[in-house]
Amino acid sequence: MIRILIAEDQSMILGALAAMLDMETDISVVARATNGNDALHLALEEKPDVVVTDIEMPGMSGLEFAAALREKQLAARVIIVTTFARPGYLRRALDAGVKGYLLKDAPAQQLAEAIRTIHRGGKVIAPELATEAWECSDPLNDRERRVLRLAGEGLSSAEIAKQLFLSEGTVRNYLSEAIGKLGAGNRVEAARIARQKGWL
Amino acid sequence: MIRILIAEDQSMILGALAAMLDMETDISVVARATNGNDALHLALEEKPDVVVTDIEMPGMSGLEFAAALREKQLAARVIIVTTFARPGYLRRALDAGVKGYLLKDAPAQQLAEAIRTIHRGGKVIAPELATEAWECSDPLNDRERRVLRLAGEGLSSAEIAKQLFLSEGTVRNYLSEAIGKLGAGNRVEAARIARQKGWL
DNA sequence: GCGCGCGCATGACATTCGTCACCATGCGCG
DNA sequence: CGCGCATGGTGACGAATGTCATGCGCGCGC
Repeated sequence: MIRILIAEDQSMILGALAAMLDMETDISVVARATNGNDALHLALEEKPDVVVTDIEMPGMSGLEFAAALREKQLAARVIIVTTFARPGYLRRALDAGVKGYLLKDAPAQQLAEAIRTIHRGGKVIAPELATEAWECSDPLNDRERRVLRLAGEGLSSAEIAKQLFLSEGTVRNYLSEAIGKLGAGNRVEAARIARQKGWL
Repeated sequence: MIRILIAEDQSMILGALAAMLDMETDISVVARATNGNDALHLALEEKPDVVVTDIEMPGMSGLEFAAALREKQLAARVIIVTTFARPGYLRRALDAGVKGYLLKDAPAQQLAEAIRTIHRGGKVIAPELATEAWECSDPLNDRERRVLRLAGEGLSSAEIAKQLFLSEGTVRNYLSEAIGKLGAGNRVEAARIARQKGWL
């Protein structure tokens, strides 16, 4: 019997996933949490074999949770289940020692399969991401990132300059670089691309 | 036995919700779809008593799906289950004759309850939204909405004009109106505001 | 010291955006 | 019919944006 913990911030999804996995005869949901902090405490108490966690949760994110588990020397193996097909997320997940990364777009049955595979010591990476994670890494440096983030919110160059204590011309230069690097046509498209890749 | 159809674009969530609801003795999941179009066809075939649908799905959204059901004179009662606590969504849902609006943040058990309530002819609205839905209503008309949606993706006025078969000047006019109505400083901020309110 | 790269700034220029006043068409309605 | 009203368009103008070439200081390696 594989003992698992589930962490997912949306209660309804948490409940549904737990119900689905509990139907498997070889899997038992021993703990559930709606944020990373609770999840960490429960993991320390229950010592689950496998941990299934979302990434975007209030407080401690799934990635931080995974890192914390590793730091505490817990044997639990981690599967990330998330909406976001962002190479940046996958890269950070793997760095945190995560053994599985699935998308919520994947068929439901795959989750149980993945849990078994990982319990046996295997790895499961969403095929959509397996290849592209390493080939195209984040081309932005962090001044470009900062500027682009604000531009994506709709701030003007002047407002961005004021917030970051730069001149307006510099802001425009950085945006221009970012737009070039991302192959975008303007600042908004650039922000969209970067966000979608998980680079913001 | 309550016969239900579930529409939800993330397969894993769809599977999990279906598994959970099928465990209820008085509920039977007779159809599932990952987009509004499939859902509509299945609804016409299966004539479910209750339809559970997400809002944000590729192709036909849950709101459009609900409107289409009403238009086809189907007796099915609709429950929206979504991540987004946006007043605009709720308002449009109610306009489409939807009987329930739940958040994925709500406890899982509430979904089955809501299905029963609605099957009996009742209504269920997420309490977080019940009050605020009516106070600030959507000031946009739908040409402004269409234009703003594309502008938020980073398209230029010229590209938007081409897509919508309008002149560039007209596009700029519509954007200008939208920016004014929303109190924004530019198109990007306007798109952000509208999106966050659920008006896009 | 010298050159070099890097972070930041400036100035100039063409393009795009935001605004406004105004025109044309079409449709419902008294 | 004439009228208002909604829908698209035009043209013009200033402001914001995107792009480049260039300058200037500062740390770092040699």
